[in-house]
Amino acid sequence: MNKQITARSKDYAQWYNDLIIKGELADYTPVRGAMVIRPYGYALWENMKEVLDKKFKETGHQNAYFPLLIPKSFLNKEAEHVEGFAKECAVVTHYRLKNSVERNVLEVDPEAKLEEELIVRPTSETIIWNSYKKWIKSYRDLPLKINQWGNVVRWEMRTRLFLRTSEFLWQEGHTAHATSEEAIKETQQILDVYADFAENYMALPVIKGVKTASERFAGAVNTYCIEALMQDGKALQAGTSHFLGQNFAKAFGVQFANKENKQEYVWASSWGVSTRLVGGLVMAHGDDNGLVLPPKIAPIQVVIVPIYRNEEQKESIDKKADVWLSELRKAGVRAKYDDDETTRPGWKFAEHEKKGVPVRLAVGPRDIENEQVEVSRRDKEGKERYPMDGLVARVQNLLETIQTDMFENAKTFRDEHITAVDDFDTFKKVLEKKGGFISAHWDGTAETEQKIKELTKATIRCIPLNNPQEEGECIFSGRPSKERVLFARAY
RNA sequence: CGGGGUGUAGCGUAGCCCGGUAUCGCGCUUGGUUUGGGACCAAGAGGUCGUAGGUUCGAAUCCUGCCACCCCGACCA
Repeated sequence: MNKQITARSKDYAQWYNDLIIKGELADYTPVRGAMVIRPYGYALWENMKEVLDKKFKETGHQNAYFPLLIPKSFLNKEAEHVEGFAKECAVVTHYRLKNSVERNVLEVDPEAKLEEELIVRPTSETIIWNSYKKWIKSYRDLPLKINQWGNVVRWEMRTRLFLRTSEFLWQEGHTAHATSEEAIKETQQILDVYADFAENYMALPVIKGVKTASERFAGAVNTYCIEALMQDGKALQAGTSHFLGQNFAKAFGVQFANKENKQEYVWASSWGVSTRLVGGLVMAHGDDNGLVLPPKIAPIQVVIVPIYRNEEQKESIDKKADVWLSELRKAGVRAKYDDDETTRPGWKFAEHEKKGVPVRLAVGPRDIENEQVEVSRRDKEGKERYPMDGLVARVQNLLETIQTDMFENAKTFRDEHITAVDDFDTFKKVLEKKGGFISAHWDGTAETEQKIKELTKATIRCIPLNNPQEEGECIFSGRPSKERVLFARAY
């Protein structure tokens, strides 16, 4: 039924890279760990952005833009934050190059050394809180809810297309509130936005939860996350939303006068999703023929491929296609008529499969004669024929069906890969043979978490929200525990 | 940063062990026939063999250094 036959049996990393490169989402670059997002990949990202941006605005956020370069001293203001990011920052030390005449090379001008080095933002908390200090004086200035679309640079040791590139695109929201409750509510609201987006647009089932202390964002009091499962059984953190407490407010001295005219530190949240989501999409849905994109965010939702032997036939197909195309577009469907005369139908079929186009309509002389169209959906094998009459409505319907089927399919896989385990031997076996999430008791200590990580490479992905409380013994230490947490190997 | 691997035409590769001036496929160009699952025939174009040096009459091949990329680990969205 499903085309996902050997996707996980092959070399997974190779399969993943092939999908991205042959699917024309991205390319490698001469810069270590960076990537070029190609037009098709960028169109996909733009569709994702558009949906998220609308949701942010609906929930009262505004967009703004802050600088790429941050004075080094800013990073230093929040102790844990430095700790977390210092190891992976690109640093600007000079502002000029000069042409060395004698050696005929362009070199850094030693005369142009910056007094204070600048770092290329790995995240923007510090530069944003520097502004918030100026903007927030009174409770009337709160809440302040700002989102930024931009790029950040993290000099990761090991990179992987989309999942961990040294430069990536993302959105980062930064909010300030008068009360702790309100900031926490904001943090949770955004988590819901992320989960809704992942499940209903990307067809990617996620588990909402909170991170353990050791997996928490550097500088956060609490980190909420959505965790997804990939086809090779590894987990992917798909988005995070942090409750920052008053940490950044204190570090940057952001106080406001409350209604009683007393000075208080503001409460904060920050949250983000990145182009990593594209990687998650590829790994969660792709098969051996290429990408499989969910209709709601696919750059091309429907492609029409003409099949003809002569000009006369082509013209009659053109006529039909023009009508469908305008009807589809009127109905809000992103449709393409692939009438490229330099490639043949079989080529086009394969091409659009690689690119994950959800629905393909093929029309040839036989179809014209029978008043029907050959329809094939990317997420399932096989072809059907639809009558030309009422075609657009049926195609729209099919797109919705594909969207929900893709989600259900991924959810079934995910649910089958959550295994409750009560002893460490089984834990290791399940991890090795089956993969996926393991639901197990944990004694709540960082030491145990660390030991398990060292022994198995599995980390605690999250403590699910609304987790049922249940007495038990820690899988590793045997100490008492009152709830299960989710372990997995992760990207 | 540690371990492994790979660099040969736009892409994928053979040749390397055992030294004699580079193979094949895809793509590209031109012409023709084709077009319901990556067409076929014919003719063509395209190369500082990653880079620097060494050995040699002669190096893609042997030796040394360097660089880049991929994979695995540590780190992370």
